[in-house]
Amino acid sequence: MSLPHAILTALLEKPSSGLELTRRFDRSIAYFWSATHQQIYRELGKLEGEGYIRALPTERPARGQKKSYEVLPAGRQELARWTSAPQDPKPWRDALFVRLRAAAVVGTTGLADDLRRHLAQHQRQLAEYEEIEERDFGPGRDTTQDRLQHLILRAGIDLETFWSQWLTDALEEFERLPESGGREAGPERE
Amino acid sequence: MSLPHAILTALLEKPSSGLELTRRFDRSIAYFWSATHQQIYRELGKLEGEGYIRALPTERPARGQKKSYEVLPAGRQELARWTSAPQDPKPWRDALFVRLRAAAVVGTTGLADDLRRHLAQHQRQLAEYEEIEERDFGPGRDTTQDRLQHLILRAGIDLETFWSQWLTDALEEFERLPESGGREAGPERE
DNA sequence: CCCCACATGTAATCCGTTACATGATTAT
DNA sequence: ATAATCATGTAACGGATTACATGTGGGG
Repeated sequence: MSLPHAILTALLEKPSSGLELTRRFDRSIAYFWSATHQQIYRELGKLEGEGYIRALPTERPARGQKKSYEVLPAGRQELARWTSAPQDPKPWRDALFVRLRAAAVVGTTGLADDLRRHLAQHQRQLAEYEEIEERDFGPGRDTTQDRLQHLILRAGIDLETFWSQWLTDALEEFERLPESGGREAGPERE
Repeated sequence: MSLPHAILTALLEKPSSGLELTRRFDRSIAYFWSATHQQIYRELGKLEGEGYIRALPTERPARGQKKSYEVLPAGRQELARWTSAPQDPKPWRDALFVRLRAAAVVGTTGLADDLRRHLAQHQRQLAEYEEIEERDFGPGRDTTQDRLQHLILRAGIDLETFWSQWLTDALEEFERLPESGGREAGPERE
């Protein structure tokens, strides 16, 4: 249930139309919570129905016409409630590990190439984050908001660093492995 | 589309019934791809329909009767195909970062307590992984399968280490922050 | 005039989650 | 007998993804 709250946050930062929100998500929030324009329009409808946001009355609403939203007091209150309420962390899920486990049974053919591709992507993402850090969080940026957003960015940087390191290690390990086509059966250990 | 392939992998490791699969998932695969028994039964039905697995004919199938499955050649082939095919990494999504970003707008009240809770959980998980590493991947465990599964475990350890470190840093930062109730508006930077 | 980019949506499908239902086996 | 547990499912719902539909405004 994070998307509506991500939208409320974005709208509090700056009232926007659906497409503007989509673009702003792509530029910043999508780094930790991505959403397509379809999702966003649907949520905007719901949030309006629940009385958390309202369309700015300045523009007439119509299909193809821009429609901007702002957050109502009830929306801000709901966001504050959700932010402070305890939530358990979701267990991480990653298809790459499923593939690795599968490769232990059916063979590692072709996997190394894809690991290299992933490594390149994570390195690129890491470089992008570091660029943002230099540009947006240099000296003198020290408000509470700056510090919190910097914390999020640091998490991104550390995660991409983890991936780059782990994939490098994994590739090294792969080079020492016999490129087998898998095994038929064997004892299981869990 | 990882669940069916995780199931194929588990069944290749050892033919099992639905509930046995569920238990084995909980004990090992769920660390990187969790699934409930309902999901597993649904997927078993699909996989059987697609000709990737079949019920072992030894037991008559009926509600409440154990029914074991084994992987057919087509299933092994599909698993090998999927494992070697390129796949883009999914962007990470974490509600905690949404909450942090929201807190920058509506205030950090209550968040620190929950961060401490998360920290404790991640430290517990880290300890569990390290125990598994000592127990199952000591010296002398050196087959290809061991090495690949060890790589997965190392990823888990490194990720939990990241979380523990990041949450510690974040809590430290929180202590230096004025416990504000949020701000009304302000310039946005993305 | 026509095409394309902008903007807002609808529909279908899949996956995951939660709650519930039902049959078989075992212990008391 | 009956209650608890094992085992296999069904049903309903919600979020995410993908494909498609519709309308507006501007440039060539």
